[in-house]
Amino acid sequence: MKTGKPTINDVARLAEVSKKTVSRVINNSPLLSEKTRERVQAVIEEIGFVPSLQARALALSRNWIIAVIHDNPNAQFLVNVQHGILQELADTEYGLMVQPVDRTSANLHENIRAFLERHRPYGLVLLPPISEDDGVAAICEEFGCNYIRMGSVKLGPAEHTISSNDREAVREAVSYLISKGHTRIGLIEGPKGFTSPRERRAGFEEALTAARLDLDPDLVRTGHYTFESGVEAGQSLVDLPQPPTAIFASNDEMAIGAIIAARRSGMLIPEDLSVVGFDDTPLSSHVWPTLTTVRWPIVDMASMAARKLIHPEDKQAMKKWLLRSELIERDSVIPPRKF
Amino acid sequence: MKTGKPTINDVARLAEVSKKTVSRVINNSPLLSEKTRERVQAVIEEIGFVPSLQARALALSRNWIIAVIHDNPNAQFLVNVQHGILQELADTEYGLMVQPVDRTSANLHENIRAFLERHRPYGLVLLPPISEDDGVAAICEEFGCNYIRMGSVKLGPAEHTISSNDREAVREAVSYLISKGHTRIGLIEGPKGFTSPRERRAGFEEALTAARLDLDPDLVRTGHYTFESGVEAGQSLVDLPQPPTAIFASNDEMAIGAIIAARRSGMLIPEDLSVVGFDDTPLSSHVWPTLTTVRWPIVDMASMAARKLIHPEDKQAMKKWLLRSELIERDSVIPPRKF
DNA sequence: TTGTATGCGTTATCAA
DNA sequence: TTGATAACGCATACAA
Repeated sequence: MKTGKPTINDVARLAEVSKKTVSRVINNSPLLSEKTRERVQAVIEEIGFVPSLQARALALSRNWIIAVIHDNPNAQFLVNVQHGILQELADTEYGLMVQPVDRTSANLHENIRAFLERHRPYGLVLLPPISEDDGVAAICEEFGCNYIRMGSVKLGPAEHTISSNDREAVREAVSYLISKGHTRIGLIEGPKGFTSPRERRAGFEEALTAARLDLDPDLVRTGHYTFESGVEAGQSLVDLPQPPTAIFASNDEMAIGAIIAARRSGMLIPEDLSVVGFDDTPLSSHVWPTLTTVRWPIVDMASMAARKLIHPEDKQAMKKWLLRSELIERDSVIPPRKF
Repeated sequence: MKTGKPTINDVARLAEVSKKTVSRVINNSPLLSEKTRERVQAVIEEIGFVPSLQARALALSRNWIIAVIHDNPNAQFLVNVQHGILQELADTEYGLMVQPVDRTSANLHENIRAFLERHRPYGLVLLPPISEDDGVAAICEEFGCNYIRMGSVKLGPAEHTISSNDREAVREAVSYLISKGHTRIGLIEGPKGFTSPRERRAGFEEALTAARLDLDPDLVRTGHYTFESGVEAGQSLVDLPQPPTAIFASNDEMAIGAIIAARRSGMLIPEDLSVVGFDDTPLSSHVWPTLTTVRWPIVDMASMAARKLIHPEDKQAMKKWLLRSELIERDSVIPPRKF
């Protein structure tokens, strides 16, 4: 089972120092004479010594692993998060683990606890909606495992949070619809009980209020962030005796579902119905007409999360907890016909 | 740094045996009296002993990790693979790592080598196109790291391969188009130099040959498995003086791109143009009309890959290397107008 | 069938 | 500023 690779003992012998001194060198300890450090460093490079992560893991009871914990079925979202984290992890020794969990399970906390005990990751990136669970954050604290909660609102102290400004972004998007002349605007919101749908709805209402428009409860539908639920909600809205002239959907999938439903009912998009989504998934520029939407900076959020986990000394990064979403204007919004 | 958790020593002391005996129990060694095993097992359960993966990793120089190595930008594909592997890993101690690589990099092999040295995963799942690189497989052999190559054709011996029957599946799909009366069938193939596009093209040609139809080179376009390339290729096909009455695209994204292009040119789908894709991504049932396509059993393939990695004693699984694709009939295919 | 002694490659303690 | 020695928690060779 010997790997044949040089170990800290080889370095110590060749540099004629103790292994503890070598350990100090590879850990950048300040208690070290420059001369010794240089001699040891020279040997390290000469024989190509690389510290064993397994041995360090045993000694420190913590692995060189960043883990993503999630209960989120959206493929593009997940891959974007992974991509963002991996960008930051490139050229480091850290690796990325992915651990899905079931938020509806009675064993949720127990399962996360078991994962932490088993793999002892260096840090955790908690994705919504799991990130909104204070119990999970408490478990991380208990284990002394670093963690970042990702969400649409500030979840706990800045050093443990990375967030987008969903409410404000949606307010701008809906204000944009209003500025185009729309006054009957439908809302397809996300599932109840989660933060991001609530924030996005709040932004929707704020935009109406700012324009002195009333929220018509008949124009609000609840979906599950899925294409199918978007179709259903959209169908229900366009079937109204007096359908809306525009719809804001809480994510792109539902927006595209609504477009399909409207078209099935013989409507032209955007002539008969303007639609705005949220996310800016690749899909949104692939549909026809291309979808006006809010760009959710999820890749950057994930990068920033990883940066905070592995560079706690970067005080500037530790303080930053907000990345802004912005409206992307494409072809799915025009003024209403009667305007 | 003590974790406070019970260790193998605690078990040994309480059960009044040596730690080696405990080690035998947790490793299911046959050299053990039933009485001893039961007594030790009882203590293990009583004090809730869980072996430390870090300590085992150091002793065995191998981690309880299955890693996916890939250079594949497709989100749905990646998440499906991860999902399949995680299905098999659930209720085991194994975790999942994800490691993207750059197949065009001169350091590709060096990078994979570094990853193996660092994290010492128990097994690797190699995704196409990386899986087609014999050098990568050789590196795995060299490190004694188990691996499965996933692809559209048998890559090496059965115990290291899991494959789909792309060629046969495409042959059936195109034969289906022919059976509907289509004789001018366009092909949007995937990028040159990879196996899956080549196999799918071979299936296309076999179907034509079987029906005594000639392959018209003017009806063949090459894309990059992206939506945009599908739009471009589709546009180029429908702009022909005598456009095809049907198109087979080597994946769903390009198929949907072709549909968009055709519609932009005023064609009705499927009335003026039938389209068949490949993959059966969720997207394919979300577009309008819903897309007739070939279901690629990627989740099952990934599950099977993980099973082979962590259950080498399952001889039946080790022998199985083929999972079949099947045609999913939806709404994007009808007979041609003139038929 | 069981135990002893040692190895795996690092970090931590505490003394020098 | 350095080093000897002991963890860390398990597995293995070899002996009994």
